[in-house]
Amino acid sequence: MAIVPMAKREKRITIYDLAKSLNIAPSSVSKALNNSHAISSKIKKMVEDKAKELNYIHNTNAANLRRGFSRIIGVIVPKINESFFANIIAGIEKVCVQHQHSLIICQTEESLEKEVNAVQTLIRQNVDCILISLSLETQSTAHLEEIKNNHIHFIQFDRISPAIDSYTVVNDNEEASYQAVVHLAKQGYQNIAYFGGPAHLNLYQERKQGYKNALKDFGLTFYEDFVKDEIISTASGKQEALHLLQTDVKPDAFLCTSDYVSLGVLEALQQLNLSSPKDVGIIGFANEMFTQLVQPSLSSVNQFSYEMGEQIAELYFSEVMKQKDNEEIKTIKVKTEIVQRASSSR
Amino acid sequence: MAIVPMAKREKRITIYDLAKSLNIAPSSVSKALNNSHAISSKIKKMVEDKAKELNYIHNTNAANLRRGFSRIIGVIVPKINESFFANIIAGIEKVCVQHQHSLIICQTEESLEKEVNAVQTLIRQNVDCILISLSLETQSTAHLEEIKNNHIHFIQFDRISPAIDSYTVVNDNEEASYQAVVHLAKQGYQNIAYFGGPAHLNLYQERKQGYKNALKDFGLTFYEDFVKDEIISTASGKQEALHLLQTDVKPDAFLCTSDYVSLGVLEALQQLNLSSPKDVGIIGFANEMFTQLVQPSLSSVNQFSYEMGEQIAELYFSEVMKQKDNEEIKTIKVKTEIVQRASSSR
DNA sequence: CTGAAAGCGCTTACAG
DNA sequence: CTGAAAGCGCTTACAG
Repeated sequence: MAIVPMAKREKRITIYDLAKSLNIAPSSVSKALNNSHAISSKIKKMVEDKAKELNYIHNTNAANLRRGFSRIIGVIVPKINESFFANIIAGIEKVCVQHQHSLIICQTEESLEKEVNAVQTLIRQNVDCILISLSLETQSTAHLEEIKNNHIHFIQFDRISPAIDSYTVVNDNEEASYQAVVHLAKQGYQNIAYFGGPAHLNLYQERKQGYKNALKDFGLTFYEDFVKDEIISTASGKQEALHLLQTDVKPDAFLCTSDYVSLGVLEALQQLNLSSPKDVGIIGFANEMFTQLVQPSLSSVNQFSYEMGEQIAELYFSEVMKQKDNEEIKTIKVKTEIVQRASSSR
Repeated sequence: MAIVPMAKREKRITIYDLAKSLNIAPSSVSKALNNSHAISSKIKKMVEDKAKELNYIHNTNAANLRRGFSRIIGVIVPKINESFFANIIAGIEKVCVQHQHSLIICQTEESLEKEVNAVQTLIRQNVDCILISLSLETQSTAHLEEIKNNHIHFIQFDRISPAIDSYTVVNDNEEASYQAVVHLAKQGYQNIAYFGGPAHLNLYQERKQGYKNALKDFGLTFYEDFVKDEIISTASGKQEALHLLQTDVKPDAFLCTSDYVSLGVLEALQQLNLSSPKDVGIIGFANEMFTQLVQPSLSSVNQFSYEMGEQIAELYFSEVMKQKDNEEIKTIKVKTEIVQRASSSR
């Protein structure tokens, strides 16, 4: 789409205007406004008063250009309106405001192409740091290298690529998944299926690994057929559950890596006149609002998304922003919690 | 909180570097990169190739400063992680990307103070336009005047103040509310209560008005006690419903201006051993995901939040951005739709 | 079509 | 402590 030209905005009051009306140098005005110690409190006061009087507003853009950094942080997520990501963004925003930073938000809608564009945009905007959770499509990391080449900090979260060195903030997915299986086993479920996402994503590999480890540790049978890697929607969850529940050896429980998938499994049960938790146990991931409202209520792994957002931003301000070169790679694991509800309680 | 100083980023390739390595003038490089017609295609090609070779990335910041506009749009919402707003932001983002604009997002958490700060931040960031939905606290508009004073466009949406002239994008709240009552009446409900939000907000005044008009038009009794203006949470919805349902003259239906409030009403019914839709009808606003999942499923007014986001952004690009002075004030009404579910079907 | 020069609004060495 | 000057990386009249 063509970029439409725009009328230039009317000019605002600048530090030159303040300087002129006070008969001092623009550089003194700048120092006064920046609370420099190399300026008398008398001038400071004068400038502040005049700034208020003339309704002066600082032009961050100009300052950024001169300073070489922007106090803007870019965030790239697959979907802004998925509650997991919306919560993360809200948490990030809260912490950024405390540090007087602004947030530019991009969504990839699970498309690599849009992700690459988003990275470009943010580099052009001179952001100081990029916080990114990869799209489902993303398997290459050239665009992430590009961030590094431009000397912009970046932190990966949730959906990360281990193929590129960076700070990361994630849940302990393997452990979370392990504990979910432990929970199901303790409730007496024996034949546990796993519905996960694309296996090229670290996140899902780890969850699958935790699932497998728990099966082994608890002496439960591992059925190759019970493990599905591309189940990420309610519809596919339902479809696959319908399929599995009508085979000879059927699962009596489902570990789903998304609450939406759990919902699909529940729909399948209803269609087959099976009941949860009696016939089939279900546990999902994310602790979405709706999990406590459906009948039966759905157990879930709480990922503490809002807190994850806060921790991502805090990691930036406490560590990433402060250092210069040779970054020592760090990973933060955000705790998870099994939220036991009706669907896995028998 | 103190702002921590930051190391200057290593320098990137600039148009001067490109110019030098090609032995042409920087201004020619600029024109080539901007696809100006005042430049030969030969130079254009040379520059493009060299830019790719040296990994040149345009510095939007510098260009903005010179051009006087930023192609950045600021969005201010009460809460990023409320699905209504998250959807709106997602819709806005989608359209902005199409027009090569970026989005800076601020949340007010329903606080006027944070809203004022957000406006300041966005003005300083040189955004071209501010899209804002007011906090519950906001009753003054001095900070909105400030936007105008700085010659920045702005559009109010959903929670707007009519006290200040601006473009607005809203649902037809009066009509939506009217239709919700019509729907309840047609289902045979006679004593309809209204649970709304703070009466200083336009939005809620209109919804209340639509409610009243419909009662009158359908010859239903208006009970002063059935109208409540500060019910905006599940908890308060439950509490107030418990109260009303235990008085002498009780409502047999509730029009709630939020699905969360509907949920509270439902909880009250369960506690009182009443059932919906048999004993009491319920309809809410926003068509939240969970409304179709609870038992009974909850009727709701679909506000088409994602589409609202798209329309807000499109209004900016098609109208607001293009004109210069004397804005002729325009309001866009986004359609709504009654989504009938179990809670109001008898 | 090409280029030299000025300027967007700041900040920051540097000199006094 | 104050100020003159340069410069951040672009774009845009203007001249040729």
